[in-house]
Amino acid sequence: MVTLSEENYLKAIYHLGKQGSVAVSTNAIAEKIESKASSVTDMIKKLAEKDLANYVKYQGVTLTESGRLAAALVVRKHRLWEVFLVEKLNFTWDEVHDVAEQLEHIKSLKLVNELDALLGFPTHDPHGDPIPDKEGNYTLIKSVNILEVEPGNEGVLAQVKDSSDVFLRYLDKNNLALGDKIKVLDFEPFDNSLTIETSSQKMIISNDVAKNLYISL
Amino acid sequence: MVTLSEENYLKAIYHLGKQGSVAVSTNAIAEKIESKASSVTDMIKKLAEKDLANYVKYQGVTLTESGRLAAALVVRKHRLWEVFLVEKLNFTWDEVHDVAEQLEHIKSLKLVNELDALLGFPTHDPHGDPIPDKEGNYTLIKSVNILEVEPGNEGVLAQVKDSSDVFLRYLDKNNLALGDKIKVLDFEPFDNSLTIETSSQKMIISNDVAKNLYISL
DNA sequence: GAATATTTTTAGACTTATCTAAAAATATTT
DNA sequence: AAATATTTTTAGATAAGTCTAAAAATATTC
Repeated sequence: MVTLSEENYLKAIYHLGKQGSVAVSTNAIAEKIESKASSVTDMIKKLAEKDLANYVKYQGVTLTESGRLAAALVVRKHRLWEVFLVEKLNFTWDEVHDVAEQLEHIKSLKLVNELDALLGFPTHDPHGDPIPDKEGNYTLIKSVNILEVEPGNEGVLAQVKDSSDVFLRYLDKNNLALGDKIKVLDFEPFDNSLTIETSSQKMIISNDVAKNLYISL
Repeated sequence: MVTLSEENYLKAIYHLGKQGSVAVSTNAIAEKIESKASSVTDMIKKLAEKDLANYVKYQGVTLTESGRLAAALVVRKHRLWEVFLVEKLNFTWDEVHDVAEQLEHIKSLKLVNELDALLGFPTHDPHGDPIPDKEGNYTLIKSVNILEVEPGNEGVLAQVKDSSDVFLRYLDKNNLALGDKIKVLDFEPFDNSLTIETSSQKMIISNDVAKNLYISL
């Protein structure tokens, strides 16, 4: 049995270490989970004991195959619930995170898979993040950060990296949504801002905003 | 903040004490929650401290108004999730309990109320139990145990008291479902069994089964 | 490459929720 | 109503998960 706390650590390692392949440091996990390094060390030992993580003192941690699968299943549940909340329960994309954070720990294989079916087997959540399948696999969308696009080129907004309320509400307020066609017009070296054009408007976005927008060409 | 454990105790007191009005004994709670009397005493003190329960040493416990409301909200969530699982996710009525037991602790007012709307504001769960509204109120269906019905009379199966897998599967196997019209034909004093007739069959049910069937006339 | 800074681990303490065993209060029996 | 039985509470222990402070290991700087 994997506890709620263990699941949260597995998820943190999974996200920080690119699905668990890259070694993750104690401090990085502590920061992500908002706990202390000493707590992380304790938990990592427990995960290693359960064969969910590979741990060498002072060398950081990676996930084992079963750890990676357990983490992917939590992420799968999180993202499916996010889709459910937006599509079926009228949540906005900035409201879903906290609730999905609770729902991701519900244990029932039937529940996840039926939910998946109810939603029509979605491949991405409301923020454009991919939803792992039952085996923990997903196909990456080949999207690039909008700052790497040469002025003159265009693409479709495919993913947003920051999922905080403020950022998502900024996008709503400025009429930017996943799936929108965006053309990059100009990069301003003075403040690293970007001028972009959508079907409805021409606008300037700050570097802080641009860093979080990913488009597929 | 009410913890998961506290919610389970509130629910037990709510159910054992007829929505919290009747004093409930320590041992009764321990049995319901499958814990020990000493653990119950500890928890009751905590609930009293938080003004969720009224507690006098050796005299049992009742719920305060805020305790009653908190308990009713947990029950509301439990029963709404059960309806969701059966109506939207193809669960059978004997599969819902364990999952609903987890889902009932998810904290989000918006979630409960949107779920309620998605399901069309149901008044009863798949076992015929009433679903409390936002204020914790519900209207009782006036149903009677089938053993109290005089032979010759008939009614509609409105509620089943036992919600264990085995019992619910027994009903499925024998084609008995909520809403079925049932006529009581004969009571057998030797083993207290009952002969009943539905639209599809005539059958004998044991006293153990009859005790759990409630019909509205 | 020695000195300093940072990161990580260890040791010990705290909280929540649980338990067992013993003591205290209440209920039941004769 | 005294003796016995049952219920409830208290006292002290345990496990999970967290913390602070100090020690140990690794990284960085001069």
